[in-house]
Amino acid sequence: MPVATAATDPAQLALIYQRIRAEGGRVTAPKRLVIETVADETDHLTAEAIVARVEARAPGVARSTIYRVLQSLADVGVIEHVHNGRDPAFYHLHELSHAHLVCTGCGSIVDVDDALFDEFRGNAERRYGFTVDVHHGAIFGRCASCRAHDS
Amino acid sequence: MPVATAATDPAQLALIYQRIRAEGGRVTAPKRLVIETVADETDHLTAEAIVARVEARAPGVARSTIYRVLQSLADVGVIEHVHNGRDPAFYHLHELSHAHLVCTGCGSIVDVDDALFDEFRGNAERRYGFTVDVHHGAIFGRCASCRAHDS
DNA sequence: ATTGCTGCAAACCTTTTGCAAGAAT
DNA sequence: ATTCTTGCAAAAGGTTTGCAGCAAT
Repeated sequence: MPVATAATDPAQLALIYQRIRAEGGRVTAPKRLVIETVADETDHLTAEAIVARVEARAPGVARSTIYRVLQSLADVGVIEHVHNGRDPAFYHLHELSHAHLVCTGCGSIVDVDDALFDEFRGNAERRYGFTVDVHHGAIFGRCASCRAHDS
Repeated sequence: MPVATAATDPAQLALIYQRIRAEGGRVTAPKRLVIETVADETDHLTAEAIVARVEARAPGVARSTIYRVLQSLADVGVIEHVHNGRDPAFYHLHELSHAHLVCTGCGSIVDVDDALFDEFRGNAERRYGFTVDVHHGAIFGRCASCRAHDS
């Protein structure tokens, strides 16, 4: 089922629009469409998937416009994109940010709790002065199911 | 200075060639060139950088050949590629495998010790049945220097 | 009235692929 | 003699860009 997100709430949308305007941006039809799409659907949407869903909602928005909207929304901090390295990046609302484990076997994605990284992040900070952002890139590995099918 | 690797040792190269043949592959000039390039240079070489270095060593190798060589060497386990999500993937010898922290500010790469991930990997295994491969994808964050320059 | 945003089309960049000739085993 | 590989050229896939007109503020 599509996850019901707080962002589908009109009040939340209004907040997002405010944030865009506060940064000097304008609230346009394509931006509304992209935001609604990303807020409504379960996450892990690629740019291409967003293009398709926006096209379904309101035909005529240029593909390049969606890429630009995606970029400008990311600049403003409304959405985030996650690189998984094997497929194109996927996007989700900033408020739904979380880390991802991506299976190199089947491509399945496991959403994980940030607490899992606490010690690791502390170590990286201490030993390398590096502040890790576990949301920005996917973590790779093999899921239980794929491992079971390994010879 | 270029890191002196065990793989620049002729004996190591011979072992690598053996491994290729053992898998039914053939040891060709382009493969030698790529292997030597990846073994000699400091790591974090992108495919493009490898193309350039191979061209410098011995002009005439097709770009597509290098991509194919890179893939076949990865299949055989001689080299590995790491996705960093923002730039193209980079390659290094399998024996030099390690995890990477990539700064989203300046793109600098910190090579990190696997021990850093021990607890995290244990958690992922236990809670999600997911075997994490920390070498396959880079971990993002901000380095100390970039953080210092943040407002 | 500004000037940010859009659509269109073309460009880009990295990587992949088809194919016939060439080379490693 | 096999059949794995190569070079060339073209294609593909995802994303970016130039530009002139349009629209949000």
